[in-house]
Amino acid sequence: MYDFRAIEKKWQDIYAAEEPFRIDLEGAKKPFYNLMMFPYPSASGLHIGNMFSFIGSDVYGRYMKLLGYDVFEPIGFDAFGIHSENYALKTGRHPAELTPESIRFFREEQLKKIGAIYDWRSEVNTSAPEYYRWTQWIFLKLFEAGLAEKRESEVNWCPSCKTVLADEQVIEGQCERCNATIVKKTMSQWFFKITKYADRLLENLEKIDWTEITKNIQKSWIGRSKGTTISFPIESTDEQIEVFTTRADTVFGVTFLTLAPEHPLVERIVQEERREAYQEFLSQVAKMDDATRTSISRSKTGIFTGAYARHPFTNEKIPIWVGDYVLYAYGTGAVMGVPAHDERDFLFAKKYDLTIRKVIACSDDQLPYTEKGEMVHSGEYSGWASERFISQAETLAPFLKSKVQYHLHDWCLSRQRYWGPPIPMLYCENCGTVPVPEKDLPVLLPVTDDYIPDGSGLSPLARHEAFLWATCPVCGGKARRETDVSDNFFDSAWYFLRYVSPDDSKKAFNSERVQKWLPVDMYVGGNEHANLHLMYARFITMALHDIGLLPFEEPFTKFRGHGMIIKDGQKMSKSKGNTVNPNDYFETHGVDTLRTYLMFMGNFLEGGDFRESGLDAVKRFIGRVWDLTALPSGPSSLKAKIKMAETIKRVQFAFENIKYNTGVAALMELVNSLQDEQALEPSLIVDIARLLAPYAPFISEEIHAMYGGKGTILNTRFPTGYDVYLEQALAEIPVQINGKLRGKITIAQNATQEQVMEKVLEDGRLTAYFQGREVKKVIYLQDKIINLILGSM
RNA sequence: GCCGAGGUGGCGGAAUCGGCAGACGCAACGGACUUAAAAUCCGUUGAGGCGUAAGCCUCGUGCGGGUUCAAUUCCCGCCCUCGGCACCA
Repeated sequence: MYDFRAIEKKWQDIYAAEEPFRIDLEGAKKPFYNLMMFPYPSASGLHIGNMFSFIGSDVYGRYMKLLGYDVFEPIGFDAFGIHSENYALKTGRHPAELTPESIRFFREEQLKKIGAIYDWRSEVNTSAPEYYRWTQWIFLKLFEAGLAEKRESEVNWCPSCKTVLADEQVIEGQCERCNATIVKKTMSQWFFKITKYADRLLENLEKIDWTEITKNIQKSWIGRSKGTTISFPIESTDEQIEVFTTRADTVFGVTFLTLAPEHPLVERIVQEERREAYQEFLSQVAKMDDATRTSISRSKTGIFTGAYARHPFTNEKIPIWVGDYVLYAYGTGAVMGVPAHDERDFLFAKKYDLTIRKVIACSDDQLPYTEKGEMVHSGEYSGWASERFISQAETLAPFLKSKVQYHLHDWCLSRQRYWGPPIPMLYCENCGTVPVPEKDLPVLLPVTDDYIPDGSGLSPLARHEAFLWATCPVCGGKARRETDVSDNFFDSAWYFLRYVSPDDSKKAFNSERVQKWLPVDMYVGGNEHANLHLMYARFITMALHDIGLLPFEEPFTKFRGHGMIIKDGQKMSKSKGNTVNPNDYFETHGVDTLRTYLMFMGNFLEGGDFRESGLDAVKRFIGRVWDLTALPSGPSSLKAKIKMAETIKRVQFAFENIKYNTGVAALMELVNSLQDEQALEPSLIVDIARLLAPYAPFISEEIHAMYGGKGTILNTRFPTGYDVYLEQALAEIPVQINGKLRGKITIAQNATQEQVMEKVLEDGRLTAYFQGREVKKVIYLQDKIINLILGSM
């Protein structure tokens, strides 16, 4: 009986004492950087989803180590941010006190026990001044490069977290962390200009080996849309209204223009007799929250300004309206109304009785007709195809200009919270906005009990007099500090750079080591971060590259987004009470069993269904592996060696393609087929342990040591040399008659069609099928299949 | 609405380049061991049908067509589920 408790403890202790996975960051010969998304420490511990992710990543790292790579597998803690702070607020304990406790539990009671090949010397903690000093430094670098800017704009405010959030952190109008409904506020905030990189962020996706799903999520978030801007002169002023459209071909169908209610132009053009109605309309719109305003089903309302524009092609008078369905933040904040060929414009025109003019050929009952087609009633362009007009638009008239529009917005970085790195900026009465000099970093987060956010729009740090006032480094006068802290996602946007130089007090990261180890060779994590962490990390890397601090622009050469795990067919949640605590299983089933089961449960990239009955099955499997060591030592049968050769291929395929479940299945098959062996060579048993080592570290180490192996099994090599037995295997060839499987023959490999046919003809059951019929055609694939096509009766 | 991924036994899931569908595991059933149970081990297990039996036949990968000697895999048209985006002009 395999005593997993004793043996796992033994190897956990050896890993802790001997640190066999420490990496020589300077001297490693075959560097391989294997990264996993580091966790947010919270007092509840790592949940099973984190474990699933980390183990899936570690399996890959262990496999690469068996292939002889110097695998650098660091781990750390994303310890700043709303996640940790909200937990602290809920429990009434100070985050500075709670966070180290959580980290200790994660590290000592969880991560050190799972047999992962972490190099603990590289641990980072984003809330440590030694780390966030460099987060602030990177902010300054971006500021110098003109990529950080404080500006007033409409931002997302979470009334429950009492802070602003970035667009990416608002999910369907709700806060990503607490699900509270977001409201729009106009505030002055720090932004990173990620939109300057929109095109490169999009184009580079073609060059990186990432899961398609992840790339697709980023693509649609960036939301590149090519179109045209068209200028309409406003009557009796010298101002213009510029609209953005992807359908310039419908320009002759414009019968009105609509401006967003917030558009500053409205104020200037609204006619006196309409002003009161406009004010009334504006206050109606202001009352709506964003979710209501942008709800697709809501009926569109608007109001006429009393002003007119001139159609740039026809000089026709066009009424200017204000409509709540036009968003100020997208495009130019103004649209041309083409009711015949746009769903919304059509509804709007019907409601307010505006002219509908057909300019794309279609029948009247098809309106609104939104397909492209042949242009009609379009002056000299009548008869043109939509595509032709759109692609040539810019060359047709001076008031048409090509424009590319993005969904991606600049990254709002400010947070009116306590638990984060203070943004290192000063406001001096004489000199204005001044960056904190590098030598004064870090701007320390003050230790205070007065840290609860008040919803005033200012961080709690604004209440902290000792923090607030500083000396202006330019004029020596009095300066006020920026009191907002930066977004948690900024901390994690560069942590993979810090891992290679965790103790460097002179630099954020060491260039030689960056050169040697980065970009990351393999990154594993959840797709929920596709638009958040993964997008931000790409942006920061690109920016640092342009500043000249990094030699590459993409941080993660290969990324695999894993699936979600559910429990007994249902989503796990605290409210349902069906969460899984991984530590429970360390005791009842063992780490090896838990790891192997998590990988066996389903396709790692698609997720899986956690069931205790499956865990029991894997425990039995681990027991059967152990029982192999009880067999007498002696020559293995040819059958066993052939099976071993096949298994090695299948297991290797599974690792390479992240189909871990099929690798476990292949090993189970192997162990099942060895059950009736009389004896096995020790080398074969150790080779089985090598195949198993990425999944189940401890039993593998123990078997390796039992047969005299020194050090960790991962320093030996992935099994080879069994292919010779494969050649001796017989081929089993399915025999089809008229495409239907009718039997099988067994024959030496590489047999000719004649040899196979000879065997077929010896088999009375097969020949019975073609009594009295000629074999018209034979399709034979060597060692694969034979198909006999018979003539008719 | 648009974009993407997927749909395979009672269940989780396999099938690498168009070539034996259902590997591996769960559950279920039958058996061995046991005073009994648990644990463990062995066997059966897609559906329907034929046969005393060895065995055999038909159907079967969301639905409907097609290409092919051969389709879970390729093509066309639908349905459904999940993920992303969404009054985006």
